[in-house]
Order: sequence, then structure tokens, then C-alpha cells
Amino acid sequence: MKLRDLLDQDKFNEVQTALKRRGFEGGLSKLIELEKKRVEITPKLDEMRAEANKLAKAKDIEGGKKISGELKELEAEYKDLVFELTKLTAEIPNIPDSDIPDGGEDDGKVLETAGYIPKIDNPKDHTELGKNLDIIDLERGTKVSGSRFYYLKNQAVELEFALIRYVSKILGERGFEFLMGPQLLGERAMLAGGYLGKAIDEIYKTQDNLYLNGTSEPAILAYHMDEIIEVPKRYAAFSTCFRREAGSYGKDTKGIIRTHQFDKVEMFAFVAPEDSDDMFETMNIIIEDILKGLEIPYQKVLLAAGDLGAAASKTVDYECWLPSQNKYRETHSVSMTTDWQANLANVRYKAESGNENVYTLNGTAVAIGRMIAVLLENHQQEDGSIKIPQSLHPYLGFKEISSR
RNA sequence: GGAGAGGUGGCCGAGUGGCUUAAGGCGCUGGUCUUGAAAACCAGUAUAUCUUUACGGGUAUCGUGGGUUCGAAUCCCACCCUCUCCGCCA
Repeated sequence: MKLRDLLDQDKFNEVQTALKRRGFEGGLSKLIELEKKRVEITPKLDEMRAEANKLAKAKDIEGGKKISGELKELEAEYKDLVFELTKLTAEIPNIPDSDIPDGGEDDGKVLETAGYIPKIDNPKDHTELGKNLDIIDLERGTKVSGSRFYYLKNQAVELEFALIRYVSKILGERGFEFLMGPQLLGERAMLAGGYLGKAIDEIYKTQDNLYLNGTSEPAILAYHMDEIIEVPKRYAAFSTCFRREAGSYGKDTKGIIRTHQFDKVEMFAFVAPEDSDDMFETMNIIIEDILKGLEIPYQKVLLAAGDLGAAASKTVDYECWLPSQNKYRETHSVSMTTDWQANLANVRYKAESGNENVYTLNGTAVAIGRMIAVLLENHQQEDGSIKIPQSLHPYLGFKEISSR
């Protein structure tokens, strides 16, 4: 969406109504007010500059002096306007897709349920399983770095590597290029990704003004920052992810479901707008392939408008069955971000009508911590051992994890 | 971290206050010539934004942000980045 389109009253009303669905009320009218002003003074400014240039060329010192004072004032005003506009623009979240439900966290719509829920009497949770098998050490993680940190050990570490290779194979076959990049990111990358607005409390910041990424998404987006690229481009990136988990006190304090640090393979795509729905579908299919291969029951949930991240217009969460909690828990998520991120990161492609912003999409391929928890719990046996699903056998030297 | 040198169009590179409308070269596109190609020659070749039915025209951009000046790629200040050497280091 372009700012100028909002100068049209009908369009403005439409956008404002749509944004209200996701709980965004203020800001928009202020933005329009400033934009109107900008559009008004731009030609004036250009004219005055043209005049000043003419005088300078003619070496008219008197006339030049006269105009340069006024010019400076107008330039200062213009600069303030642009600064304010940039700030406000970044605060406006993406417009929610008209297909998604109203409401908040509890109003997502279950689209599909797949897989068979395993029959386990008195299922142990992954914390207990991990401890008994000596593959997850939470106590020492806490000793060293505080709550929400953990060590993976032995077969759990191998399981991580196997999961990475397993999803990499699937992603490679789908034409994804692999990326590993910086995990400390500059301000512009984080801003463009949509992480410095409402979500800023989730992000660690260093004394060098670099931010620890909470996902590799902003690093991939910023890879093509200020570029005109060929579309489509598909990337799969591995990164460790850091999250402050501010405001989630008391939630998931046990185990490795919600931690300050975990590893993840992320999908990201730059596409032409007309191909974005297909790419969204592709990412969904990939996730479903991955989960089916791992023999994990899951449900697919279309998030409600009030539950979206700033950049997203539409998000589908995948929730895997967690036997110890007797419910589905989020492990994957796919988001359509339309041109929202590309607008801030200035990523364009050559369209027929000229250079246009690309559409971007992102989705989880595998978030290791949660996936290990889900695997351990769903594939636990009565004797406390873990049966490894067949799809991972090529990447592991064992077919089960047991306490010797 | 210390010392020095730098940052100019897609790339190389000239440019120490107005003759720059950023020279020249390379690359790329089109044309002439050719059976075809190469070479040669000719022409074109940034982005954003405003304006115009169109042709065209205006403005901004020489790492970023300020400053000096009628006028800045050029002078001043701050910051960022790159390279070389030294130190430290998986």
C-alpha cells in the first residue's frame, strides 16, 4: 500500500476500519494530515530550489541571499515532516486479510486436524523424559544463565542435527536456497522486520546498538535491503533465536517450550504479489510434510486479526499435540506480510508498471526446542524410551533413545 | 584497540568552490556493416519524486548526518563503513 492512496477518503476509511479489527485505533489520521502537508509543500520547495539554483548560477549574490533564508526554513520544515512520517509509518501495522476471523488470541479458527493422537497411559512430560534419558539438562541451564535456559545433551543434540538435515532436504527439493547470516542485527533490519514496534520488549539489545535476532526473518529480509531483485526468491536460514519473553512470567516455566534461546530453521520468500497466495500455500504444504514425516498429530489454526504480528496480514499457526498437557501447542507459523516489510526494507522487483515492492512471506520449517519436546512426548514408550520416527533414521545412528 | 589510507553511477576511475548537465573507460541495449559472428563506427544506458494527454521539464541523491557559502562531490565538524600495518584472537 502506498501512503498517497490514503489521501483518498474512501480508501482511508477502508484501511482504518480494517486496522480497527486488529486493535489499532490511533495514528492514521495524524499520518494523513502530515502526508497532505508534505504533498502540498513538495512542489513549493522544488520551485524555490529551482529559483535559488538559477540565482546561484547567475552569481546574483543579493538575490541568492534573500532566497536562501526562506529556503532553509522550508527545507527544515520538510525534513521534520519526513522524519515524523517515517516514524508513524513504521508504527502502522499491516492491514489484516479480509478472510481472517475477528477477535484475539482465543478466536483463531481451526482449519484442519491431522494425525493420530497416541494412546499413552500417564504420559511423562519432556522435562522428565529428557532428564531420565540424560539428554536435556534444565537445572544446569538455570545455574549458568538463569531461568528459561537449558542444555541439550547426547542424543538430543544429535536429534537437533538430524532435524536440521531432515528439513533441509525437504526445503532443498522445493528450491529453497540456504542462508546463515548475522544474528546480531542493526536497527534498520529489525525495524523493517516489524520487531521494534509493539514487540520491542521481546528483543535483546547490546551495548553496541545491535539487536539479537528473535528469528532469522529480519536477517533474510535485510539481505536484499535497498535492492531491486529478481523474483521469486526462496531462502531457508538457520539461526539461534533470542527472546526476552517479557510478560510471559509463569507461562511454560517448565521445560523447553518457552526459552530465551533456541535454534530454528526459517523459510522466507520474496515474490511478486500475484504469486504470494501460491507461496503461502507452498509453505503450508512444506510444514505439513515435515510434521507428517515426523508422525506428529497437529492442528492448523488461522489466527484472528487481534493476534497478528505487526508485519502480518494473515498467519496460520501449526499446533502439535503435547501429551503431557493434553492439548495442542504452537510449533510452527506461516505469515503473509504482503509489501509491509518490503516497503520498510525497500526491496523491489521490476514489474511491468515499473519498480514495485515485492511481497514477502515467512514460515517456520522447524523450531528445535519445541520440536524436540513434541517428539519426545509423542514417541515415548511405556519403558520411558523414545522411538525415533522413520523419516529421521537416515540422519541418526540410532532408532530409539533409552537409558542404557 | 593503535597508526595510516580511502568511500564518486552496474563496475573501474577523473574530479581541491561556479566551464560538471559528474570527464574517460568497461559492461549492457539498439543500430550500421557482415552469410553469421568478431572488430569498427553511431546512438542509448541510475534511482526517487513532482509536473505534463504526450514530448518534455523541475527537484533531490557523489558513505550518512550536520555546518560554512549566493553557490559544495570539492571546505569544516561528527558518525558509519572498507582497506593496509601493528596488537589480540576461534
